[in-house]
Amino acid sequence: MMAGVALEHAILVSLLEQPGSGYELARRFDRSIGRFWTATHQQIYRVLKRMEADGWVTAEEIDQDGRPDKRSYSVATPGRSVLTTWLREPVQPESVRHELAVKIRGAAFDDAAGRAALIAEVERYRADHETTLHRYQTGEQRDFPDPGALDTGQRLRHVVLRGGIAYEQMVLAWLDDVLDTLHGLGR
Amino acid sequence: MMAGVALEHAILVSLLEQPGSGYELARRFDRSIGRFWTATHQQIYRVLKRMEADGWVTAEEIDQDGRPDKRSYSVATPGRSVLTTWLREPVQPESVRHELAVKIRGAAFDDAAGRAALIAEVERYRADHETTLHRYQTGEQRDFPDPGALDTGQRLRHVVLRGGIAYEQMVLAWLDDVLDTLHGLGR
DNA sequence: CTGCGCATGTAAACCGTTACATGATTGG
DNA sequence: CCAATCATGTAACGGTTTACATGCGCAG
Repeated sequence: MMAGVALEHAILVSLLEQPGSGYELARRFDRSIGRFWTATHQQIYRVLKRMEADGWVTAEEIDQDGRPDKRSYSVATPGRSVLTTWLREPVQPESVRHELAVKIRGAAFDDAAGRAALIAEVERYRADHETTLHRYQTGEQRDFPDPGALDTGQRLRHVVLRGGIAYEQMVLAWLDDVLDTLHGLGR
Repeated sequence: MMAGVALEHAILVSLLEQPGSGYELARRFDRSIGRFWTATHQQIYRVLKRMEADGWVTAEEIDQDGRPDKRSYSVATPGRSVLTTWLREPVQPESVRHELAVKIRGAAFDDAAGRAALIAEVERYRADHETTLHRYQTGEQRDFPDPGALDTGQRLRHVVLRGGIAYEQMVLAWLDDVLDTLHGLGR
């Protein structure tokens, strides 16, 4: 039990870094946190309610003029305990799902037209990852301009971002290898 | 719809590469295919039944002496159509879940003892990935000893394996960066 | 006056994990 | 004789995804 239950922990970390509403969390999951954890707003609202009921977070109603009211959540003491307990548990092996790898192996059972379509798709996919890499690199220059003068939280966020950059660079190099291989099949 | 429905496609590719029983598929998902798609035997049996009911695969009862009978599945024509249709659809962006990255950012909210526990955990995790890399490299030498003389299917399986190797190498380099960063916090 | 961003939800369908269950054969 | 491997399943639970729903304010 408590195996797949990890969105809670990602939310706790995000709220400790900065309190915020469900909507704000959903936007963070689309951006920064979404680099290593994805979640939709429906999931987030549901989990926030449960976490509030369990006393892990507290909500503060905030009236906004010109905008709908919102509920800003902060981590309460029990939530912090839950997080530190979880931090000391073993990391579960990642369960991988690489759709593109399945399609590449599947290309052995498709014809030349199918392989041409796959090449086009790999090129589009590659362009997406190039955009992501540039976004990460821009963010790195903006958020960590002076790597020598960072506090603990910044250093940890920076090393996670470097992981994202290394991942995207690896993916781009591999996709070039894939494209070479797919082109080489025609010859 | 038909978005998360992809275990079917991984099974179709695996059965086209080699027909086999549910049990055999489960073992492949623990090994070769499991590099980019994970599935348990329960999932596989459930999906195979549905695929057989839908006419995507056909089953052949095989009596074995000294072993339980088994049902060997092969891909039928409709299954092959389903696969080629899917192959030409856009690749969905991967939904990422990196528990370790969440824990690293969470370490900013834990004490020195918690960070020491995280370092130990990262080292254990690193050892696992090193084992995986060596397994991939051994498999590469066994299955692709002469990269100049490969057929289409082998070349495609090889480029997917090279992706796995590149991923593991990237992870190991990043984990070294993580360990340096975590050790640097104490100073 | 239309579309976008802010803000929060419900409902249904589906997927994935864990636990439990059965039974045969082979090797140590 | 005990453990491991082969072989196939059921049931329950929980997590994820998709579709649907509401309503305000602002900018073009």
